[in-house]
Amino acid sequence: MPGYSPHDIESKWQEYWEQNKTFRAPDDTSKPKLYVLDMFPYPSGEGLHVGHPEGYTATDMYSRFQRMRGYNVLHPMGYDAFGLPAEQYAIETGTHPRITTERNIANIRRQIKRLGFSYDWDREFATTDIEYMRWTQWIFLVLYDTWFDPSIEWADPDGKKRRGKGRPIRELPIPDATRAQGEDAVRRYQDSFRLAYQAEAPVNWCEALGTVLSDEEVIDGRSDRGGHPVQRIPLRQWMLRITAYADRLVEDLDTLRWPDAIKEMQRNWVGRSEGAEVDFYIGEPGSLYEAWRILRRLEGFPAESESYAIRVYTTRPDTLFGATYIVLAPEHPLVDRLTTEAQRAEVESYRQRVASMSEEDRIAGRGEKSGVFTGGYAINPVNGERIPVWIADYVLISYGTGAIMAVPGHDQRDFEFARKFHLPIRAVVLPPDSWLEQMRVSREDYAARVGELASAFTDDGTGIQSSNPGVSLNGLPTPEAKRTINAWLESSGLGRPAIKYKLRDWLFSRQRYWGEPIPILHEVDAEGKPTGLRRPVPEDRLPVLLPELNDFKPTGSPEGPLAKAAGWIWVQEGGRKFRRETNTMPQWAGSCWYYLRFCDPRNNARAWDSEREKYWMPVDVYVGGAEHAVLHLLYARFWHKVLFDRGHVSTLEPFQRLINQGMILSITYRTSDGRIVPYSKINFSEGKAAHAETGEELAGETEKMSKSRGNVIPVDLPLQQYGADTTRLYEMFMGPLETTKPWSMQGVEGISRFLNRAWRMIVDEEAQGMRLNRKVLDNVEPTNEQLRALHKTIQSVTEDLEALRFNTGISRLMEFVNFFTSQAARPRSCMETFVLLLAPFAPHIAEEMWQALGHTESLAHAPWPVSDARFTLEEAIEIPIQVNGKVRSRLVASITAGSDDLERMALEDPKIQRYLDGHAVQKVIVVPKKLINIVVSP
RNA sequence: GCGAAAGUGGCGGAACUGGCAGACGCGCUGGACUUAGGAUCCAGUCCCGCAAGGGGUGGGGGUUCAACUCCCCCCUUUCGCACCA
Repeated sequence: MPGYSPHDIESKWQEYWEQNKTFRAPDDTSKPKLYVLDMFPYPSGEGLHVGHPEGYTATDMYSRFQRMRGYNVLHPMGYDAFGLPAEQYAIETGTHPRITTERNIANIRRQIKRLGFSYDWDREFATTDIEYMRWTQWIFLVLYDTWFDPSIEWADPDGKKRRGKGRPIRELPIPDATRAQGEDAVRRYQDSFRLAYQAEAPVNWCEALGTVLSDEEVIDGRSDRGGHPVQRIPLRQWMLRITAYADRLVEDLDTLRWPDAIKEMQRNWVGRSEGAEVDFYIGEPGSLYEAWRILRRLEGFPAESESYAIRVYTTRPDTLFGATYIVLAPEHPLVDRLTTEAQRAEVESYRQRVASMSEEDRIAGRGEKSGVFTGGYAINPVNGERIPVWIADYVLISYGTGAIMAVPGHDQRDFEFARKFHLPIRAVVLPPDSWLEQMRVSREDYAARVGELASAFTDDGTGIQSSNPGVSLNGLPTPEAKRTINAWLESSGLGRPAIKYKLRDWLFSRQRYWGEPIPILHEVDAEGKPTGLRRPVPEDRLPVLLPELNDFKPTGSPEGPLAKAAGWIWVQEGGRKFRRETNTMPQWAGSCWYYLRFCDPRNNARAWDSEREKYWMPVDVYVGGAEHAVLHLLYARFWHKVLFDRGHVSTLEPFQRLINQGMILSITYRTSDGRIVPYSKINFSEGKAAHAETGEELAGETEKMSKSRGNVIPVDLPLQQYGADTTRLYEMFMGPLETTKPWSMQGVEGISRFLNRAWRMIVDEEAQGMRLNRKVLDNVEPTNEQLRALHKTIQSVTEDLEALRFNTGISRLMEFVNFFTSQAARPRSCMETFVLLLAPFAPHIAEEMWQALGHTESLAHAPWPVSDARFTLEEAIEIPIQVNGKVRSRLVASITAGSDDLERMALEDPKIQRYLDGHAVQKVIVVPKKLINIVVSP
């Protein structure tokens, strides 16, 4: 065999694995399972760059390692193939998205296969597969068939008591009054409770994309994909009631082994807050108001406020005495009623201005407060004071009740607003002295000067100027004041504790072609007009296929391009005529449950078999980019919980352990005048980069890979130059999996050298045929030193693989090779063990050397080496001796040496004696096997 | 502004629960082999200093016999959120 030839070896073994189905994961429940999953890639037309396979490399190494340790490893791969790019391409070129998608999948599959990943290719699928889409639609119907019962109690699989669960819609109690109105009324009632429902809501409409987007897909008022401007317009849309699951989505995070940052981001996104709802009577103090108060005291706080009261939400009910005005969102339904004739023109023009503003303008105008007085007043229920009602765009209709009580003394936004419009500012919480000092105001002056300070005090303090005949918060610390006022509000029927979320329901319909059709039929009357009643497509009629179209352009209307398929949209069923839903699902739909389908991907009768789901789930290790921290991971968890509630899955959470791989950066080289120089025009030598044409030395900067920077390194580049094993090793050697790190083509070179050295350590590269290196010997016993090196390597590589510390694992293997290449006699047993240790990292070269060592079977399922502590312990070790914390000498001692012996030896050490001369030894610290520190007087 | 993470040689990075800072790799320097070397092998490589020695993990302070590691203050970078009442 000549030298190490990666390309021959790699294609040989990739073929072998494929033919022998080496990595098929049998549904063999007698073995312990491990489910190792990569986040679903979207097959883009660009192909993969070196950053993409980082996570795949990690999961592959881990899977191969665990397979050798006896686990039945489920390690699948598939494609999230619906989505906008293929459709945009279709609009531009007329090529059907299915064609583009298939072409892109073929390319990404080729690249992934070239890296030698150990996927079970028998389980591969794409979300666009008709058989897969069928079950995506089925899950939509499960959501459609489910309502959330907030009060039901149940015990989770760990025996923990829970409240609130999704239940079949037929179990929804129907009020008698509704039932009396007949069948249609009952259906409408049910529709209003379903987890998948239609509602008229202000949505993010993106003109350029011709579709609406979810809140999660809008960033700074522009679309996540493409950066097009987004407007808020009211539209009738499909929504998923994710808010019903808000508490469980937050609570269950505690049970997951996920990065804290991601958990925190999910918590923030759900944005749970605790506070109170309070009603403010609209009108004048007087007998009507008094009558209302009495009624409220008798009947309590109603589920919805009367039309003559404003309901606000606040997290600081303890500051109610400081509420000096009310602000409604401009869209609030009570604005019309409250506006006086004198103010009407101004109010209307303000409302129109706000309505016509794009999301982006709204964000840009933030900071500078704007608003208009309605002319109307309401009464502060704690002190009977008549306070003005304003409208302002800093109050959002979509959060809380769309109305706030403004406490300018203790809320920064209200403070700025009050200052601008000269509204009264009242202190009701006394800040701690440290804050007062900072503001240069005394405790006594605070209440009088609160309006002149630089900012409002918004933290916890002590109640002041807060009492009425029924309740006093004076002197109470904020948490206690909250409890006290809440109790008073409840007993007087004026308010109640409430919990709100930033999370909104998930806007689920898209006006696009390349997505799963929503499997719903709309009833129409004789004239073909929708009646507002809907029917799900029966399960046995799924999937609803996409109609063939020649023109994929968005219609610019809420109907979407599917409305153009005249032959498709009308359906006759049981003598009645229906119109198909013409919206499609968002791209997230397919990736919400693919991990479940991988458990049983070829099932034609069900989405998955329960037994298989029970065996394989949950996903034990899930690796992917942090960009999915909120979107995909929150949506998938939501679906999973609904499926759990409906008895379709056995676990509360889908992904037990989550790891975010760090981004791989690249180096961008620029000339002194800032022009980018592509890699093809750079000479790398003497550690420097020089322009190939001008010879100018180029400055390199580490930056994100992007086409515009010309620094994208396609994965095919290192694959062609060095092969898969080197590429895989370098992907992991750069640094810890989770951190951001730059790719260096010079670094790859070093890895290639390592594999060559490993090869020569075992294989005779001079020989014609495949022969072992002559220094590899059968009939010698390893020396103690060799055994120690071997077992230390086994130990640390095993630990590193368990902890997914691939970079240090590779370092240990390098140390092994460095050591054994200096050994003239290399016992064959040591070489065999090394090959097994190398196998998860660089499987092709390992298989080839395994074969050279005389094995006829693949090592993919060979047992993983076990280290023996007898060999890793050294009999004698070197221990540093410090004097006052500085290393001054070393001694060699037996590991069994006791503290007293070590202390004596250290003090007798001639070098140490020099340092002790003239100083008194105060203390000697001996850490056996580690170090000795002698503390002396100065 | 709020929240989170991170700052270690020329570079990527090691250092498990406080115990020899810089493993491993890149780059660089010198040497060997060679017709040749962008192959391979050997030696060296944190900084200052000929040396003895001294200094050193973003900066400042602290705890400790001992701090990259723990505590306080500050600086910088990256990421996320951003009028959420």
